[in-house]
Amino acid sequence: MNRDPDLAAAAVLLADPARAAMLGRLLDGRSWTATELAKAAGVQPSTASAHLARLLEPGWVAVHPRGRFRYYRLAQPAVAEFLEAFAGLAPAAPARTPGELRAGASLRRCRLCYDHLAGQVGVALTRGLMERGWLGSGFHLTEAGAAGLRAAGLPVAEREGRACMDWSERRLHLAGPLGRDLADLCLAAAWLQRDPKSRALWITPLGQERLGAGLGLSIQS
Amino acid sequence: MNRDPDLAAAAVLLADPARAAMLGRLLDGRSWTATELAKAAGVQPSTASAHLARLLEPGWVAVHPRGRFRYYRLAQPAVAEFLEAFAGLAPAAPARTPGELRAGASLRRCRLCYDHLAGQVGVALTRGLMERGWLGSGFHLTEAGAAGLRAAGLPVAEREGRACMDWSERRLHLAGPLGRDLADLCLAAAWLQRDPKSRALWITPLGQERLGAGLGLSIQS
DNA sequence: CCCATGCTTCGGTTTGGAACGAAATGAACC
DNA sequence: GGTTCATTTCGTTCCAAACCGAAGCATGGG
Repeated sequence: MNRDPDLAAAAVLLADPARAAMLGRLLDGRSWTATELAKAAGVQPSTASAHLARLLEPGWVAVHPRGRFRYYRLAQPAVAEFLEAFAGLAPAAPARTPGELRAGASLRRCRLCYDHLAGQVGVALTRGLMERGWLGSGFHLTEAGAAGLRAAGLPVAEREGRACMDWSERRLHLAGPLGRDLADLCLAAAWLQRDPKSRALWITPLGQERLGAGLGLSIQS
Repeated sequence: MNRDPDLAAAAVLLADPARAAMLGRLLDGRSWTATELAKAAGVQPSTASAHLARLLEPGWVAVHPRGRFRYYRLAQPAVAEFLEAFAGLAPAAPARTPGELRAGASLRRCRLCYDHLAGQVGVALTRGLMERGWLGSGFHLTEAGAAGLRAAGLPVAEREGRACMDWSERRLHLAGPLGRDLADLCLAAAWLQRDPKSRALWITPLGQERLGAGLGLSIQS
């Protein structure tokens, strides 16, 4: 009679605007202090503390104390991927100001989904890798793919990937260890650059050239 | 600052036990009357009516009146797939009675995810099709796949499929028009049989033989 | 050693919404 | 036409939980 997992219990955690805002802030994979998250959610630190405790209990977020700061982060990539997937069903953005519109557009173009690339760029990259036969149907890197990426300037250490659903594109894209490696390398090589205020990523001129040359991605800036 | 879609607004709909129970009941793709859903949720019809109105407004469910009955169903496959994906993050089943345990086990083995197969059988079927090269990496049926399925007794009309995430197996499985066709054919041919009380599916002896012979699935009953 | 800072715990207030029952609506059946 | 049944609307009650401010622990710096 009952379905197996308790949907409602999990949804309650997301159903509060303050908690949702804090989770959204954590979605870039970084760690944040409780006060920063309180500010992001627009509530007092004491309120935020209660929310974080609730997220901590079922293991959605993890905390590591560093001195008098307590840094919170998403506990597992699965949480981030789930939140991304959830966003796909959520009602369309009620973007009001031009600034919000711009922010939404850049998120849709390229962003971090916890630790790997998502948005148009993430999906295009995944498709490019598949079309070249570099990525197998199980989202693992083929021999040719490992060689090809090395030649393109992305010497990934991991071969194993997973699929992750993109809310803006409604397409699968590359996640897992391989996806994380790829994103790390793109950031380290300054092909992509983080927006310090959000989890959006900007494509540098260098990145535009290299991604186009090595992987055949044509990305209008 | 804000992430694009309003996560909290959508999650609120799921966050109520009664609404979650009704959605769970609708997850088998069938239509149910308001009273049946009220009973499934353990609330009075008047309460259920209010909940259904809330689910109706953003288009999660649809209603078609038939005489004095009003049949509710999930409005789109996307809602069902989203709920299935959500279940993957929800806390593990608090199964109490042996009956609940059995029910959970049969759901994990084989069930309808709105209109296509999920659970161990759904995942195994998808993997089997992929290993034979019948299913391309984009989850579309290849020429060989169309011929092979016809030979196996499953003359699907659709070729286009999509990936859907399975909460119990944490693997992708086949959805979309092709997935629906496949499930319909298996049910029509009495290879699989619906549990009238839930969305679990039972593998008939005939189905066990044919799925094994035609598709190489070895499924312990 | 004392103070500033980050964070949590505690008490008290407030409110959104989930619940029910009663009554209204509308279709179907006799 | 009256009765029955499915469903919705309305009015009311009630509780969970979200919030804040004050107080209590920490840690780190001066």
